[in-house]
Amino acid sequence: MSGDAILPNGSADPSSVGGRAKFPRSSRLLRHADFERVYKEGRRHFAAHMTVFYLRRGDPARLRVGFTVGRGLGGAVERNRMKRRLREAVRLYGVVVDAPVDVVINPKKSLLTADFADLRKDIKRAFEVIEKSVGKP
RNA sequence: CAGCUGGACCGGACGGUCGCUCGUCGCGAGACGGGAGGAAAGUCCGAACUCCGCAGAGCAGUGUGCCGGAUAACGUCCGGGAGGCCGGGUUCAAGCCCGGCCGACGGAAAGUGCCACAGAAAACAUACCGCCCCGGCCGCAAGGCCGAGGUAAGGGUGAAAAGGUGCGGUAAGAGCGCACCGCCGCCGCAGUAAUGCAGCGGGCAGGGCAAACCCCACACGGAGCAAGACCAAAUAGGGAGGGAGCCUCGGGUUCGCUCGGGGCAGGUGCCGGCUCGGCGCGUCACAACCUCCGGGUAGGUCGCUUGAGCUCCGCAGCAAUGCGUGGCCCAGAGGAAUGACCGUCCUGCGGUAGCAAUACCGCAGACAGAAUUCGGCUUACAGGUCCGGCUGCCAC
RNA sequence: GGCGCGGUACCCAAGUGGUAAGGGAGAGGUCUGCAAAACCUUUAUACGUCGGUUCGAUUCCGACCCGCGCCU
Repeated sequence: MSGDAILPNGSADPSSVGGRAKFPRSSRLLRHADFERVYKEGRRHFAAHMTVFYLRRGDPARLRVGFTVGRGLGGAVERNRMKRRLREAVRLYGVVVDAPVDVVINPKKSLLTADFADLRKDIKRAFEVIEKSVGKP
């Protein structure tokens, strides 16, 4: 447990520089075709509670993140919870990667019961890896 | 008070910081407000709505099936009645009475089919063992054997074998006779009806299965919001027109045109500001190319949430429910919002301290997530509240 | 979200209101120097779960559970 995880009364995390971390719809990956392209042409990064696919894109210089939670991972309640926890973790990390990258995160079943701080560390590490491998082509 | 059981309901509360989504306001930054369930689930029924189909009727098919009511409708709900199970009381017994629970329950004297095994016999009933009588033979006798009959009480088989109980009766028996119960027919009374009750007559017709085919009555067109409507890129393809002249003679004509002969003109696309030039095509026809039109994919918009709506009170009704007045607006996403973290409290369990009330610490708080919308059914569900029934214990 | 199919042994798979085929695999044997192939013999185990109808249900009816497909 590093000290920078969560402060007692829920104030902003150091990693989310600049105050309020948001995660609007424009930063989300929503189109079926986009998902397909990332799966087909993208690279992969494996973490404890998830698998991350990512692909450098052309023109619009924005990071976009999408989530896929399949039927095998549980009922609607559990799948919704996984998606919400992931979204919250990505939001709190802050969408600071500047490269035009599409990212798709596939959770594993352990994500449901994992500690939220661990989850945030997984996300942080994954985005660092992405930045390193894609940031300077 | 405890256990079992039937029904109704709640299913954590309040607050803080950050975020998501919809609405309203605002030029904008943003502000304010709304934001999962009783099952949102399974998709098992019924509707609304939309498109397609359709003269009418019938057949086929599917579903429903005691009676009455409720409802937009239903396979749902409410009330009632046959029937079944359990407990208690009563009777010699069958049975009857009381209470509780269950309750897919039309027709088997319209027809067809199926009832394995066992059993003598399983559906125009039969007679294996047995019981009884008569005749003959044997035997001192008890009785035995053979033959002709009577019988459906008893045994045995089976899920099921020509009503049940009791008394009488008989050679033995049998509705053979009687009483009660059951059954069939007729009639009466009560009830809207299912049905119940009473009377009279008949000793008694008759197996089961229709969640087998079927018959009868009633209902039903098919698909589903990924329905459907509108806008509409790129690419490919479709249609129409231009490209694709003028004059004259003759023939045909539905008077729009068309066919044939002769003469004249030299066109058009791209490159380019224009000319020259180059390249391609064309000169009577399926050209290149240009313009327009329609279908339609990706994508977008609508459908999309005010509705057989919720609720207070009053009235009608046993009830389901209906009527009236007033009040309320209560999620609308679309790779799919309703979340993350924290604090205080609540409930349960465990531990520590304490005689105890209690205090502190730790853990836990179910089933489950709207997807066009309603009415039901079914299934899942920690814990808790209220009302009723039965049993046991204690107190009065 | 809506609609439609199917669950029979370890696997494939027929079937019907009373007894559940068959094949492969497995086991044992023959053959062989040893195996494979071939041939012979063979055991045990199964009707997804729970109710209902029926004397009797894998079969008929209903409700659940699981798997698959189509519409985009």
